[in-house]
Amino acid sequence: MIQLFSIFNTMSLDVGAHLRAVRQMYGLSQRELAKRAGVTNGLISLIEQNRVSPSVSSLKKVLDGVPMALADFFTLDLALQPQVFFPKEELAQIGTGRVDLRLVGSGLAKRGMSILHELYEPGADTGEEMLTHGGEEGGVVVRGRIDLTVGGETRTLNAGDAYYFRSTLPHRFRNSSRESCEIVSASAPPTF
Amino acid sequence: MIQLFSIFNTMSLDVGAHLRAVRQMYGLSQRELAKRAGVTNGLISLIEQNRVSPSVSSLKKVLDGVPMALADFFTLDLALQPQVFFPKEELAQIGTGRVDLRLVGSGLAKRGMSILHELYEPGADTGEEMLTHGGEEGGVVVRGRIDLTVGGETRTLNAGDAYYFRSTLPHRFRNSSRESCEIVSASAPPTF
DNA sequence: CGACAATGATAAGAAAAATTGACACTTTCC
DNA sequence: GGAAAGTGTCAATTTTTCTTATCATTGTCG
Repeated sequence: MIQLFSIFNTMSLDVGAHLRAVRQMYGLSQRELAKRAGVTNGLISLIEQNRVSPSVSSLKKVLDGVPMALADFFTLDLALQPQVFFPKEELAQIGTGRVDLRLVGSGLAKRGMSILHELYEPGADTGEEMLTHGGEEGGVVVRGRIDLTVGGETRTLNAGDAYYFRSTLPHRFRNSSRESCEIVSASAPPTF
Repeated sequence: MIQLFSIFNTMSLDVGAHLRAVRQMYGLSQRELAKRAGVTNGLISLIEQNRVSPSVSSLKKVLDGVPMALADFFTLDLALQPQVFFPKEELAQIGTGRVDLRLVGSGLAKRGMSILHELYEPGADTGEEMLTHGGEEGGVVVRGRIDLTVGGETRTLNAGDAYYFRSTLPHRFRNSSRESCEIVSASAPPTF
């Protein structure tokens, strides 16, 4: 009796789709993974189509080729995969006034750093009171010109110039030019 | 070809022993679990002996009978199972002087309360300065007699008597009798 | 274009898992 | 004691998984 395996047999765990997702996540072809795992590509094809329910030992062998532990395989929630690509519209706008700050990945649960896309309009200024906070930060001027003061020393950075300093040092960004200035920066640990 | 399944095929995951442990943890017989899971007892026997490596769908069915999720099954670390039985010798001695305190489960990672086996020698006294700490505590006098002062009121408790109060109330234990007194107490959140 | 390599899918047979229906053993209960 | 119902195991059979070998499709390179 030929019977197609209902996806719902495994109740809310689609092993096939799951394996396929994992495999593609690692950029492997069925054959490539098969070779590493010591199984045949056919098996992987069948598993991914949910036409068989692999034995635990088979699944183990396959995952060893990735490599990935069984526990991780069953624990991994594909829906919870951290987002990788962030369309412009999805960047969280956190700036005020003439300084426009857009945070990359504001929705991520845990971030090791804050990456910002910053836009300083002509005259924009982070304020005479210097900024100080923990960690380190750095960035690159993408467009325009900016006056950056760090620890008493001021420099004018042009497009292509970059900076990196410990955030405990008092610092200030000011756009004294007549065109807007665009910067991409990062700070760790995350400020926002 | 008859071949016994090496436990090491599944590399550090002994599915059979694991299933058996889970089943016994829930107090189920092979047949009982089989009936709930909609499989045969034979299968469970074979799986537990590692004479077959169950298909994921089979294992899923079996675990549904427990019930337990696949992810939990593979994640569960049997070694980390909290200890249930504590031989007398394993109780941590934390008392001083004439008061002997022995803590149940001092090795447990997380405890919701402290359970103590207390022994007050004749004349033993927790001190004139009243004890105060957070949470609640209670206990039963198992042997002997003890004078317990709580919130200004003093009572003499004999074997079989018990107490329960909020630990914020100042309290004091004193054994004014000529025989030692034995108490089993509990406090939550754990003091020790 | 045409040869070539790589991809995923598939039918049929080999191998392993799962069921059936026993068996031996222990516990419970009258 | 002895029936009755419980336990886990096991050989034989059925069912499913897995391999082998092939196919169709796609993309690459000369």
